[in-house]
Amino acid sequence: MAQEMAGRKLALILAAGELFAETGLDGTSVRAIAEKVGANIAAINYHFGGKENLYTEALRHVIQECECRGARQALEDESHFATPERKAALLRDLVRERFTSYFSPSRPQWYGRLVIRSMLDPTPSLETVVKQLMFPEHEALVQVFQRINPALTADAARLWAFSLIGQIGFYVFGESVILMVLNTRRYTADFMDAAAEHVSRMMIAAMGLPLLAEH
Amino acid sequence: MAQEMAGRKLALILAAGELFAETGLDGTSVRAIAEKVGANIAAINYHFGGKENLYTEALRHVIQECECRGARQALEDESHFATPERKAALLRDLVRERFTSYFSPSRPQWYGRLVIRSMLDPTPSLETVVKQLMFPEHEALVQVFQRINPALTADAARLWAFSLIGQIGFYVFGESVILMVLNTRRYTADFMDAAAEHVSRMMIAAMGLPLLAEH
DNA sequence: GTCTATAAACCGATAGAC
DNA sequence: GTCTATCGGTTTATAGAC
Repeated sequence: MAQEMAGRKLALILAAGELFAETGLDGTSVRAIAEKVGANIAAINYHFGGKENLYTEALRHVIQECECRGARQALEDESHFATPERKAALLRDLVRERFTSYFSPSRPQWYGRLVIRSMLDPTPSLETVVKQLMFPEHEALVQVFQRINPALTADAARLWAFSLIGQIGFYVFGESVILMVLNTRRYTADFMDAAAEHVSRMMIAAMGLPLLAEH
Repeated sequence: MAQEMAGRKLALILAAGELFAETGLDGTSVRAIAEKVGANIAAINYHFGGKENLYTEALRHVIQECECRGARQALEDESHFATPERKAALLRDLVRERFTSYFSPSRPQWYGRLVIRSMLDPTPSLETVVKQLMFPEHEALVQVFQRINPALTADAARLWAFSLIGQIGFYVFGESVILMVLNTRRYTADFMDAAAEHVSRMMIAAMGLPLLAEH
């Protein structure tokens, strides 16, 4: 965990993560990382044993920070699936959780970009990170969709999970183009709220669940 | 257009595009590109004047090849919006068009990756390509959603367009992780058909349109 | 643990012969 | 138009002093 990590090491991980997210693994030099925290080039190799290992540590940090526990918690409480209204509220909350996990103003904006990049350029370490951290989360989400609609096969429920994740991912990787279309300089909180509401409303309606009044 | 392009130049563009899609602009050396087509390193600078220009040409080529005209064509024929059934069929066809545009087996698999990468790492040239080629397509899609549901504001219709594009984009950038979850080596045609059908069914249902029998 | 200095390799771009 | 050779700059990683 981050708590027992030395301050210098964590500072390197955060600086590296931001630069890796911005310009990629190949586009980021260890010199730039060291310079960003006022450290030495050799310190990176001393602490992490190389650029690639530092990249892995940064990715692991981000995925741990962005962990969404909502689906797993929901599966432990039957009452979430008692009525169509409860199911709709659960779906809305799961969508909101994922949006805030990557777009909350209190959260570094580069977290999402690093995750997208790790999928686009999978390093050998991605497999470990995915299986340890992303897999359980994803499987819980699939099971939630099956509990919401028991007629769904596991494969069909997986496509619902992909739809949810994909729509959020678009606002990460497509940011530059979306901002050009919107003719804005950066995402506003209002826009992201509207996007999250659109996604949850769409999935609730497509699931045949009732739209919530307090939406 | 590609027709009047010299064979050697086009070969360089295609080889460069594939490598850029695979390992990114920074991760691809002009040496590797030249080697892939049996050409010389200097030829790239002679024909394109630098690595970045070649990248722009490759991106332009892909976006032209992947152009989806369905939305613009639909707007020219009122009958597509005559009945809820016609609207649903139109929505299904637009989803299918975009899926086949990037996932048809007859199409290079790297096209989508290059598009995603261009959004994630916007070069100065992206703005030109986006405004010339992607903008009209996107605006037509937004108008189609407004014609399908006249109650939608332009902003709301835009979110529907983002949902459509985002879900397709996920199967591009998330391929490595999706294949790990599915425990497969590559996408099958059946899986992509199921994914496209899921997306179109979900959006049709969420729009309050009737599901089609021949789906 | 942190630094300097440097090794060894690679990069993009270009000059100039053909 | 295509080639070889090379320049000047950058990269990661490391050896060794402190």
